[in-house]
Formats: sequence, structure tokens, C-alpha cells
Amino acid sequence: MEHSRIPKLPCMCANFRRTTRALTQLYENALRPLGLRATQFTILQALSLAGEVTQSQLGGILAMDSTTLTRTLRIMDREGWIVERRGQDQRERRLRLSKAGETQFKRALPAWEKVQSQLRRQLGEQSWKNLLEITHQVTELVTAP
Amino acid sequence: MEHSRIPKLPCMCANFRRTTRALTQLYENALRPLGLRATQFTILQALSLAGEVTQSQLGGILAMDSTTLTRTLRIMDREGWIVERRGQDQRERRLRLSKAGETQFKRALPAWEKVQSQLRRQLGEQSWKNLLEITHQVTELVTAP
DNA sequence: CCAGATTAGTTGTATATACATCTATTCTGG
DNA sequence: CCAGAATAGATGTATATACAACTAATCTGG
Repeated sequence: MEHSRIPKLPCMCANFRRTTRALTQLYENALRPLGLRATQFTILQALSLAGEVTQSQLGGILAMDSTTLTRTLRIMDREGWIVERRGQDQRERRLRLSKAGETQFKRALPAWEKVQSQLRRQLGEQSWKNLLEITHQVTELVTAP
Repeated sequence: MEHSRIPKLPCMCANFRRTTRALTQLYENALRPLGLRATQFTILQALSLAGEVTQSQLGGILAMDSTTLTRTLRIMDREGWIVERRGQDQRERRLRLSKAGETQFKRALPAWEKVQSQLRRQLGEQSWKNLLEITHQVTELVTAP
């Protein structure tokens, strides 16, 4: 019976936070040469998939507070990766990838795919799919409707 | 076929980060009346289980950079929840809960147990155990040996 | 139409997080 | 024993994160 290097934690939140710290380092190591943080890559990918969305909608997609996005989007805007425009409703900011943002996203894709497929191989196809499914379910369950 | 409120994300890291944000809010809402953040509660619990450890060892247990702990431990020390002392090796700081720290941990336990058991009920016993197990495995896999 | 309620996003503030770099201490090979 | 290597933490810096309080715009009931 091989004993684990790290102890089990009884708290579900602590477990997820710990795993997320470890995973984030793995992915950020891969993205560092591109000057991308994990959150930034995620936003590039989300916008690439979603097209134009408001800041609130993006917050909903990522289960991230809209006020957090204000700061992160400022950084990404400074890099020229996104375009913001006012819509009918003058309060909201409609966001989409700029050309430079699309380019940066495509530039980062190989590094992301490499770390994804490496982890996928290590976990096995079954666990991989199971993990994507269960994390999604937990997010749905825990996120306020 | 009920369509989901939130889209699936293809990135494992993004998935875990999103779920962790949602879970953290759930737990922090429960701990807020006690003036505890999720990380702080986790450290109280980890020290309660581990006894006296060095800062590096605590970092290993939580898969958290030791330099991150410097700041968080300062806050907890300011609150009087931990005792730091020098060991044989004068470089290291040996940490344990103070009386006040134990008291604070015990004070927080009911709120934590409530949110834990509520989530456990919602997920079901099988998913709950599965989640604790799989997150632990991923952490082991991804953490540098 | 308008006053109050609601909503979108910003700003102030505090904590969380890690990397690069630094200092102090300990270890290790010769 | 001692010089260089390795280790434990601290500090500087940048990003991530959310809540409370704020401003501006929109909506809604009367």
C-alpha cells in the first residue's frame, strides 16, 4: 500500500483549491513563454467561442465576479487583445476579440493543446471525461441560478 | 434535454478554476460571519490535523508556494491564531495553532460542517467520495514529486 | 412622464497567489 | 575547517479574486 505524498483533506473546497493551484501552475508553465496567464488564456478562449458578449455575460460564463473582470479586461485591453464597444444599452460593454487577440489565442493554442493532451494521457480517457463532466455539474449546482 | 445554464469549457484548468471560484464563494459565504477566508480556514484545519510543521511542509501539504504562505501566515499571526518558533535549524519557522487558533477553528467548525453536509447531500454520497478521491489523485499527479 | 427600483460597470480595499530575487543559515566536498 | 552549493523564508512585483460602495443608465409602476 503506497502511502501518498500529500495528505487527504476533508474539505471539498480545500481540495478543489489545492488541485486548482497545482493545475494552474502546470498550465501557466506552458503558457508563460507566450506571456499569458491562465485566466487570460481562458478569456481568449471564451471570447473565441462566444463571440461578442457583455462583461456580465462573460462573468456568468466563467462564474467570475464582473468586478474581477474589470481589472483583467483592462490588462487584456492594454495588450490590444479585445475590443470594447457600447451597445444600445449605454451601460453595458460589449466585448470581443480583436485581430491581435485572435492571433495571440492561435499562437497559444499549441502550448495549451500540448499540456491538455499530456494530462489527458496521464489521467486516461475515462477520468478525463469524467472530470470535465463532474466539474461542470458542480459548477451548475453551486452557481446561483 | 435540459440545456445547461453555463457552457462547457474545453480546458481542464479553466474548468477547475471556475468550479473553485464557485465553491469558494459557497464556503466563504458560510465562513464570513466568523471573519474567516477559505484559505485561512484550510490552514487552521491543516495545522489542527498536522500539529507542528514548518512553513515549507505546510506549503507541501497545501500545494501552495511557501512565499504565498508568508503573507497569509502574517495575517493569521496578527489575529493571534498561530505560534511560530525557531527550531534547531535557525532558518525554518515551525508553526502550530495557538489556543486562540484552536478556539477559532472550533468556532468555525459548525458553519463548515453545515456547508459540507449540504453539498454532500446535493451531490450524493457516491459523487462526493469520488470527487474527493479524484481531486486528490490529480493533485498527486500534477504536483512535482 | 416621473420617482424609485433595478442593472451595468468602476473604484476602493483586502486577501490570495506565484515568480524572481534577496538574505541568512546550513550542508558538503575537499 | 572552509568555500561554494543548497535550503528556508522574506520582499518586490504583478495578477487574480470578490465584496462594499459608488455612478450612470435603464426600467417600471402609478
